[in-house]
Amino acid sequence: MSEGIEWAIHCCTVLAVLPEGETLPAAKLAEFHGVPPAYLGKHLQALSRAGLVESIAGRQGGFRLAKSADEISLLDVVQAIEGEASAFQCTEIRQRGPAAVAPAEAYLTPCGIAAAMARAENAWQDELKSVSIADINQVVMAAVHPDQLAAGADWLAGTIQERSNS
Amino acid sequence: MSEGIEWAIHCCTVLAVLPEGETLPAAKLAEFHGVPPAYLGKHLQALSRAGLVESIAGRQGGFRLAKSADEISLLDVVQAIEGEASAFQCTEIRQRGPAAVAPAEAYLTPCGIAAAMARAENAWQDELKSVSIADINQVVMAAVHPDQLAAGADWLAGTIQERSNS
DNA sequence: GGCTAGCTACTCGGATAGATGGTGTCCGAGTCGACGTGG
DNA sequence: CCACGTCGACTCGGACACCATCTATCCGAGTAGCTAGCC
Repeated sequence: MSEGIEWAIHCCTVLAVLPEGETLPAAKLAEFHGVPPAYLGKHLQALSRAGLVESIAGRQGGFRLAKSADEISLLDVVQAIEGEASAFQCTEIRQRGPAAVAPAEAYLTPCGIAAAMARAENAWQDELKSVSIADINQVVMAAVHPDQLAAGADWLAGTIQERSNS
Repeated sequence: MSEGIEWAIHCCTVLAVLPEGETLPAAKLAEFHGVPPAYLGKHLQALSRAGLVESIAGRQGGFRLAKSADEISLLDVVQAIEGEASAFQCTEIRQRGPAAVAPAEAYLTPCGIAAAMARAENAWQDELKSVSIADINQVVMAAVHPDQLAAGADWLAGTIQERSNS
């Protein structure tokens, strides 16, 4: 699974605690997380295309959440980055080789293997669908060391201040 | 997800209906499924290393299941091919960047995002763990067209006969 | 006839190229805010 | 003092290289069975 997913989720959690109306550019998000700015921008574009974040161009521009944090599930983010295609792709190899006889009528029922894999993937998706960015933030707030939380909040406040001053 | 997983599972279902003591070489399995023989062999080696199938060298050699078909789950096959590493790898980017302060003590609790992803992956694994090769074969037997089933059985019987004659 | 040695053919197994997708970077189009100027 | 035009700087967005992994292939090591010769 792509590493960008972790970046994208973390970015959403940061954008979620942004003051109403404020915005944060990709470069600042990259600096906060210590990742390559340009590449992170690429993933943010994917989130934008999926309608999870809004992009504001020009000076004082940047990204902000397009929906409420509790309306964005982890599955939304994952699918925005990785695409909605299922991981397991059945190529119907049962229809190939010497044992394949009746092309059309014999294969009306779906491949049992594909069905089992689909059930597993649905279970995975259901689990991700049940967790929102807001939930993640709540867990992080409760679990992380207070100093850590304060450092993040300070940096964020300082960055916003700095941008509004320029 | 690798395409070889589909091949590997199909191969296991074929090996499961092999008469006791018989064996089937990779080339025949590839012919049956209409896939490249050498590449399929590579995946069968992975199954062998994982202890799911036994490999017999030399003339009249080939592959056969190392366990009973109901003791081999889809998860076993998937992990044999893809490796046991989880799809989502947390790189702890929360510990990077300007907001990271206390390296050791602040991060005792696991990352909330990684935890959520792990729960989802566990749900996926549990689903795959609950389905065995024997289950798959049972579903396929019931769902597939009788002609198809007969064609496969005939081909298999013919191949075994051919090999024992040579 | 029975046994043994050698041989042949067939099997897996790992080492070796090629293609596809993720990773990383760059520069251009567009936009907002600030500034200076004129009314 | 206010409105407008210009400028500048900053933002996203897509187009361009690079690299790792999956895909595909080949040839060599090893083994089982057959065959021929010998006792």
